[in-house]
Amino acid sequence: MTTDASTVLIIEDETPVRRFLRTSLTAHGFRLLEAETGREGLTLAASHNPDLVLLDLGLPDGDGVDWLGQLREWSRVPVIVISARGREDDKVIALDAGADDYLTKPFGVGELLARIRVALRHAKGLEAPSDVRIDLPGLSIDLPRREVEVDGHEVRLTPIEFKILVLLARNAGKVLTHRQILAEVWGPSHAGLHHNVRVHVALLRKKIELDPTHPRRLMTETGVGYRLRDREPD
Amino acid sequence: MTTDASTVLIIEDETPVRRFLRTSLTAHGFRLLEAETGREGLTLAASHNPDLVLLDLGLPDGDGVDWLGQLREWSRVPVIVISARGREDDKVIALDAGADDYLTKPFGVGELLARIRVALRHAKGLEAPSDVRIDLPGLSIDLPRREVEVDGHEVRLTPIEFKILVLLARNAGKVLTHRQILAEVWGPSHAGLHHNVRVHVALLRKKIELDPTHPRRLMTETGVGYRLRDREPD
DNA sequence: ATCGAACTTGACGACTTCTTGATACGCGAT
DNA sequence: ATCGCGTATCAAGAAGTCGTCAAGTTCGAT
Repeated sequence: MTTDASTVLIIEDETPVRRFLRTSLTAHGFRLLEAETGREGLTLAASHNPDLVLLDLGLPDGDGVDWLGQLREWSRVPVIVISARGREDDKVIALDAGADDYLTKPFGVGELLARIRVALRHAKGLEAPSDVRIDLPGLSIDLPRREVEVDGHEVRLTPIEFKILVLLARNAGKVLTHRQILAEVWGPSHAGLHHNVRVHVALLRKKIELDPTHPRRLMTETGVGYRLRDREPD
Repeated sequence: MTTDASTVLIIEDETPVRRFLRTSLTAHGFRLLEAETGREGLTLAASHNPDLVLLDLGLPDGDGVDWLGQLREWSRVPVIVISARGREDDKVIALDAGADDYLTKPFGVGELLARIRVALRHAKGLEAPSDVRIDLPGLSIDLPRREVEVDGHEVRLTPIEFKILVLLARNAGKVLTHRQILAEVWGPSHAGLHHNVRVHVALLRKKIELDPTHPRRLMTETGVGYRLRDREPD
């Protein structure tokens, strides 16, 4: 297997910076995709599935962290944030939003390349099921579009319902405990929200089950958690 | 299973820096290991298997990059290098030697913690998929799916039954005492629950034995406890 | 300010799982 | 045989879990 050139998506509005990055990266054998806005960047990310994203925070169409958040809803591609903002808070926010690294302008090409190598090294280990969509019997999810189809027709899900469904679908067949669902959907600091999971699962079932009183997809494992079937029952 | 505190190994010779890190990290719920030399650090890493390593480059017994190289020969634990050297070359060398991140002193605690979170996030993905299933003659258990198959057909187990079976299966062939089963399944504070083990073993047998009155898998060791056969009897 | 969608919270019945105690069984020692 | 010990079985009730509804809250859009 030849080690194909990795594709890097640059999301950066300032033309000189972009040109500089383009020159440096192509010279080192990377294939490039370029976007000037967050929206454009997300679209490219969805369509071309790059191996790495370089994201500038100061974009014309909104804060880069917000775009990062959106990207992270469906993609685990390594993201290195490049920013003129050097404040510690900026870094913490971006890193917690899902960035894998944070470089403050100005930076050296050597360091950038080294950090790209680190990020790619990580990604290789993950061998992420680069999932733009998830397909299960009678159920398909388009992550970037946030669209869910059940038996052919589309279904509208609220943010929480969508998160729960994606989490279960990504682990289709496995049982996810209440604790896991809480942690992933509501974040690390969850107090007495146990009950919430049940309520939202019930709402979700109303939308994805033909007969919510007799679920055939989203099964409950009493005393443990929930499981989304990855194959038809016998 | 509670999400245990992560253990961080600090390899740093300067006492004040170490103390500073110790205070910051323990305050945020990390367990700590500390070493003043590279050799000591490697030993600790080998014996305690930390979740993350903070490595200073200026160590008394040789360059930190060399120690990093040695560590990388057998471990993939995330390593964040902390160094006073801010030169680009230093960063590139350390990152290419296997470091996952590089922080230049002085740095803020917030950024350090954020970068630790990033590193731990990465590590979680590539944890060794150890023992996802247990196979014994006529009996197979899929842990993440929580599925149990007996002679081909699936069997539904309650949480306690599942716990007991997994415990016995993990120690197939060995005898587990009542006390051990109680401790593992019901937790440390178990009073007069001795009888419970019997009841639940009986229930379990109904589900995994063809003839529960003459067990062929889940054997009673009178006066001691129970044992799950790891091979067919002759 | 008003409205609506989404989320949270509490209450209740239905259901599953667990515990408990009574009783029966098997087997070796007397 | 009979006793005693550890074990197995059963059924009833206790405890816990789940699904559902309805009322309340938050938040952004109008």
